[in-house]
Amino acid sequence: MDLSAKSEYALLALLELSPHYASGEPLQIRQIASQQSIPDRYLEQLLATLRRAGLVKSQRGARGGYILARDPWKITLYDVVSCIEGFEPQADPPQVSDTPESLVIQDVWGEVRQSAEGVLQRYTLQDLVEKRNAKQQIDIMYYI
Amino acid sequence: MDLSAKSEYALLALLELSPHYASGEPLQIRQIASQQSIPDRYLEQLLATLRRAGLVKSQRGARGGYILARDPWKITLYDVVSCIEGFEPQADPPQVSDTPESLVIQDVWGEVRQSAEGVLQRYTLQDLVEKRNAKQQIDIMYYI
DNA sequence: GCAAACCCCAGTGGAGAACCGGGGTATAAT
DNA sequence: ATTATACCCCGGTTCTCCACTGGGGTTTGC
Repeated sequence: MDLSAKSEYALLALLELSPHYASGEPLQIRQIASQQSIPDRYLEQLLATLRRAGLVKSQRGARGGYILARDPWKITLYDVVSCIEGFEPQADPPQVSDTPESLVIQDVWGEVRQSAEGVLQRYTLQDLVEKRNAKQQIDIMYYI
Repeated sequence: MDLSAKSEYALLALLELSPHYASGEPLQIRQIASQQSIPDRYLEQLLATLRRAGLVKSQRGARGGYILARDPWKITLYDVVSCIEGFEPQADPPQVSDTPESLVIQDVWGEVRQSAEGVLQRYTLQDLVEKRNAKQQIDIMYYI
C-alpha cells in the first residue's frame, strides 16, 4: 500500500508544470528534474508515458519542453496514477484461481480498490497546487 | 494496488478456520494448505505470524493444529492484512523528502490509505463466510 | 550547421516476494 | 517410555520487478 516512486515523480513533475500552463511556456526535463531531485533520464521515460496518455504535450527541438495538455483542474490524480501504474483494462489473467473463497476475497479487494480510486478521482492537480500554497502560507505565518 | 499472495493466503487460511471455531477442534496446516492449494511450508510461516499477532492459537504435538483466537466476527480483514503486511507502527523513516510538494502528495496518499483501510475494517471473517455461503446458494439456484 | 532539447530501446543492480529445507521441541496416543 | 505427529525457528534460494542508466537517434530554434 505504498505510493511508488514512479507515481510520485510523475505527480511532482505535473505539479511543476501546473503553474506554467497559463503562460504556455514549456518546461524542460532537466529543470523539473533538478527542481524536484528526480533522476532526469528516468523522468524522461515517465513524461513519455504521460505524453502517450495525452496528459502532457511536448515541444521538440531547442527551447522545447513539456506543458500540460489541459487545465490543471481537469487532470485528476487518478488520471496520473492509473496511466503511470498501467492498471486500466488489463483482464488478461482471467482466473487467478476460482475457489469460492478466492472469489469472495477478490470481490472485497475490488471494493478496496474502488474506495482508493475514488479518493484519487476527487483530487485534481489544481487542488494539490492550492494545498501547497496554503501550506506555505501557514509556514510564513509561523515564521512571523 | 494488488493484494499480495501472502495476505490472500492468510485470509484463505483464516476462512478455513472460521467454521471450526465453534467446535474448538484444531485444523492442521496440511489440511488447510491442500484445501486451498497453498504451499504448506509457506503457510506455516504465515500462521506463525498470525499467532504472534494473537489472531490464532496453536496446539502443539500430535493431533495439534490451529484455531481462531476469537470469534470470526471479532476479526476484521484489517487485523489480518495489517499484521501480515506489517504496516503498523513504523514511523522510522521520518523524512523521505520534505519539499512542500512531497508533503502535499503524502497527505493525499494518507487519505487514500485511510479510505482503503476503512473498507478492510468494515469487513470481518464472519462477513466473508456469509458472502461465500450466499454465493454458493446462488450457484445452486442456477443449477436447478 | 550545430547545439539543445526530446525520442526510443535496451540493459543492469539491488531489494523484496514467494518458497524450500534442515533440524529442533512439545504432546497425544500407545 | 516410546513414537508418531504436529508445530517451531531460522536460514537459504530463486525469480521478478522497480528504479535507474546508457547509447544511440531525430526534430527544431538560432
